[in-house]
Amino acid sequence: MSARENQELKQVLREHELKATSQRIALLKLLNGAIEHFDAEEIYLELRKRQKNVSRATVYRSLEALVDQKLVNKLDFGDGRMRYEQSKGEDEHHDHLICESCGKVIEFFNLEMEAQQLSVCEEHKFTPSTHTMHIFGTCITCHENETSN
Amino acid sequence: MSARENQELKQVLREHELKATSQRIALLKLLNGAIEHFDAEEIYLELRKRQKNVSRATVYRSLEALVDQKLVNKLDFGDGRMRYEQSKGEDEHHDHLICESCGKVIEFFNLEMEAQQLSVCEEHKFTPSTHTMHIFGTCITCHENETSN
DNA sequence: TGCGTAAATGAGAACCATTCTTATTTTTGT
DNA sequence: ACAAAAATAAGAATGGTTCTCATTTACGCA
Repeated sequence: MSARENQELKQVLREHELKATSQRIALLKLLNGAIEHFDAEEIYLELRKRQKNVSRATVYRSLEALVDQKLVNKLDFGDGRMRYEQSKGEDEHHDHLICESCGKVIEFFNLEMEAQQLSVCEEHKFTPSTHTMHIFGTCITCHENETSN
Repeated sequence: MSARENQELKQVLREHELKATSQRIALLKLLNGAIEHFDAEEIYLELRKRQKNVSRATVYRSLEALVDQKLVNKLDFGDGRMRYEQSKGEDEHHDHLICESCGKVIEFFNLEMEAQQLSVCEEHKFTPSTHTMHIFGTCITCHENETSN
């Protein structure tokens, strides 16, 4: 199963004009299907744990290359380090709810909100390229715990 | 005119349980009425230019105190340094359009968008505290320059 | 299938915004 | 004006990220 996945990821990298190094394949494999949003250090440690000898510099450089190719999204939750998530394609844009208690990240998409954004841009004669919408607060689990005390 | 402004700012600081040091007053005076969104280094340099002997550490600590008291807003445009703007009160919340060419920041407020955010939170049983909505792109001036070439 | 070249990597130094440390100075209530 | 508590200055330390350069790897081509 791993052999096939490797071949597929190799193909994906080549289609994006990226050399298919073992480090990049391992990185994509890690992000592939992961629900979590990892930071660079977590990725570095996880790859090492998996017997993959990789350097921090390569983690950063590979992530940058993958982000450029839109295979990976780079997220800024404002706490001083970037998070990375597998990109599912441009048509799968979403925004984030971020729990300030447990760090959980919930993805959401709201068409009306996207429409309002375009309308705001039009008003200001602004040509949008990307946007970030992060709502910070408390998820249901943490909220119950905090209010029950 | 400066004497009166000084007295007023002193009063504002005291009302927020902050000691009225000359550094904090100078900082507030700088932000007061400024359209721009300064980063800490710009504030540090500008205060020095104005004959105010202030240290970087104090700029950061004062800004933190002012942000805690909601006299100043701290903005994260995702480029590795924070920006600060005078806060006009909780009722004056706004979001930002950020020009990737010239760095200009345009403030906006859209009621419908805020409503959609609440609706998203409800859907996910999420209790919001704050949010950030930044739209990156090109302002009209830069857009005209770029497309005319 | 092996070679050469351009690109990627590893290890750690460098960078840069921010925070911390400690001795000194300032503010403020009395 | 005085003492105690808080704030400041200067620079060291921190932490995430980027850079440097010597070594290794990928891959088009013979």
